[in-house]
Amino acid sequence: MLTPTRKGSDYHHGDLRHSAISAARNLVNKDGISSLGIRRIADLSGVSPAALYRHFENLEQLRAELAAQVRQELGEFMQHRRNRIKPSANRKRTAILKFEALGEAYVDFARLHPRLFEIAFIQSNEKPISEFSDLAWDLLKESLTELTAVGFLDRKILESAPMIAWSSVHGLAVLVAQKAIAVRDQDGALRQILDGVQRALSYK
Amino acid sequence: MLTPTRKGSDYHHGDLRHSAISAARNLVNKDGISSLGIRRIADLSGVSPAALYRHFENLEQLRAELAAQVRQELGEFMQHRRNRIKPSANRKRTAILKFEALGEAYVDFARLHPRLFEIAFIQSNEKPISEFSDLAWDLLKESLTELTAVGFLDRKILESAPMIAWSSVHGLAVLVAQKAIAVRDQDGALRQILDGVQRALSYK
DNA sequence: GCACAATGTAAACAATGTTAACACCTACGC
DNA sequence: GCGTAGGTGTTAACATTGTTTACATTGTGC
Repeated sequence: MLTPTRKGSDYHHGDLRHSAISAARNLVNKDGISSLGIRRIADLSGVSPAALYRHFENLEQLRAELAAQVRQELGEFMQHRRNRIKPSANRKRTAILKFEALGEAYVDFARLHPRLFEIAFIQSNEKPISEFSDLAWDLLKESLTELTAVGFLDRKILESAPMIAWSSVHGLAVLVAQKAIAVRDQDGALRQILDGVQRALSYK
Repeated sequence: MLTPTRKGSDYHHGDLRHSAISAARNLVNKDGISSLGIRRIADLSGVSPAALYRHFENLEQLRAELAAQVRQELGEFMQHRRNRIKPSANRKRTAILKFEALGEAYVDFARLHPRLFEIAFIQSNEKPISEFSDLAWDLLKESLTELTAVGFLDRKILESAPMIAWSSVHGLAVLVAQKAIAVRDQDGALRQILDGVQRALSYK
């Protein structure tokens, strides 16, 4: 975070924009959202507070950009986990495993980076999650579509399915990030929730 | 919120503690959590900022007490909704309706009072929800126990059941409070989530 | 009726986000 | 090459926060 690719004098930082967001990430990750301040970010970036206003409208916008970056990270984390599932002859089984890998990754991210997870889903703009968390949402939709294709999921409710699945797992992830659930209970809870989602979305 | 039961002079407020929390409630309810400030609360209570420190350690503690009060309100709201379910000859059906009434009330509260719902579940103390939201948690446990008694719910997973149910509905409620789900989708989503929870907890 | 505890006020403090006026550096037109 | 314009930094101020300290007022128990 300390001045990457700087040339010549050190009056100009070189890449303050990225450095600032990176510093913000470290701050939140270590000490929580309330520790996020313009002056602290400026210090960590080796720059005066006012300099940040050349790159961000205000603190809120900086926070929002950090949140967007974290949501992207979350999506990539989920993608990576899903890609570890090896395709087998049993296409239905494979599809289910991939779906579950996404859910597990979602909750794992909340457990591994609770503060980042929290900041990622603070929003004041009232946007639907489908737009709010692009990558993760697309991965989920893709997975549910695949489940439909292999005949596991009821085609009639495919449209509403992502919202159901997201809500159910999101609730657990939020509580995990808040450490409101004992670690030893988390795995079992997730498994039952994923089970419930699948049953709710299956043919009856 | 303006000075209840005041007698004689007006140097002493009379019931500043309650007045302050009531003012805080109004502030959050109208303009969101970020509008919650010592000075604003003092103004609304007709008192100087420093006076509040006779009744609260700091702003954070005041906020925490407001949050606790809102969680209590939520619990009473759920209780009231559940009590509207008339017992019928079909005990199993009645138990299911009561369970669903609790879930509906939870999400309705989040829809009706989004800002209050949000502040209610901000916690830094890492307490499990079972202690964090006493009344609502007890109602849920009671409902699930009843479902077990009528033979609908698998007794083997009764212990973990409340956490599953809470998580699933909580996720939806959080997103509803954030207005991240279109209103027209909320009812259907809730119904499917409750359906999934019941299936996950039933005998297989 | 008097002392003491409870509860209020006013004024200061440090720390915050933000802005305005100024300084420096880089890059591009001539 | 040179100079100038624009991008990027600094310093100093500002208003607004939460909080504390010293003092004022009121209610209460002996």
